[in-house]
Amino acid sequence: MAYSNALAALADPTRRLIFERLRKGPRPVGKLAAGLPVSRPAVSQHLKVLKEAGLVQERRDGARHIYQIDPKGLGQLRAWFDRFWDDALESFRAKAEGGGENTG
Amino acid sequence: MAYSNALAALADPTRRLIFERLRKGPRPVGKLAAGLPVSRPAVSQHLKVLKEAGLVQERRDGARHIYQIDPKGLGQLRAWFDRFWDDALESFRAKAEGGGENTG
DNA sequence: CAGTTACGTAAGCGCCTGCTTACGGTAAGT
DNA sequence: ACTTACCGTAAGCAGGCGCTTACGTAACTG
Repeated sequence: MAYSNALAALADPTRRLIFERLRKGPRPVGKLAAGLPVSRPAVSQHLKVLKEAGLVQERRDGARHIYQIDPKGLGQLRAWFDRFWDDALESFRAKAEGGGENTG
Repeated sequence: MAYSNALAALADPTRRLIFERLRKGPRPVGKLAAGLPVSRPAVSQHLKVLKEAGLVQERRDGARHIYQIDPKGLGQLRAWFDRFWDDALESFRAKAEGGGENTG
């Protein structure tokens, strides 16, 4: 259940800000922290969470740590979402037509 | 930013359990609480959060409160996700071809 | 080697959150 | 009217989370 951690990671507003900044491309920690309403160490901690959730990747460029979005984690999350979406719609359709109790 | 609350709501594991149970169709509170590792009042509180996040709808059937997934909230969340996914992929492609700094 | 830049981590703290128990209110059955 | 079923809410509490400050480390510069 990788999407579990990913979902929890994206629940935090600050973490979403960081993640959305990463959407436009790779960034070092300092660049990410600049302009954000929290300190740089806080950003580091958030990046650690995002990394462990499989949402971002880390790369080294000298003294700088470059972070970028991990398409794999994002893909898993999206896959879970799509499946959920399909199931829910199917359930609605079944309700609209026959209407009745399901398995569960 | 409706998806903000929705994301926060789905971050909690118990809330996800409830939400996934709802995926198969409408359920009263008691049915939802049965089998879950928490008490029924806890489920009620979770349902309130899900409702305020636009993820579920409430309906009355006599003394029972029937809950079901709100396709609108789920759709908004999915839309945000899709957009994010597309942007991220585009960024990757741009990186792979030209490679360079972007606006930000 | 000394100084600066860039970053992660540890420690500590306030706040928010999820849980339980207890209670009140509405609907159905007799 | 009494009882039972079903549910939401209030109060209170333990635990987790995010933030800051302080510190240690690696890399680049001169």
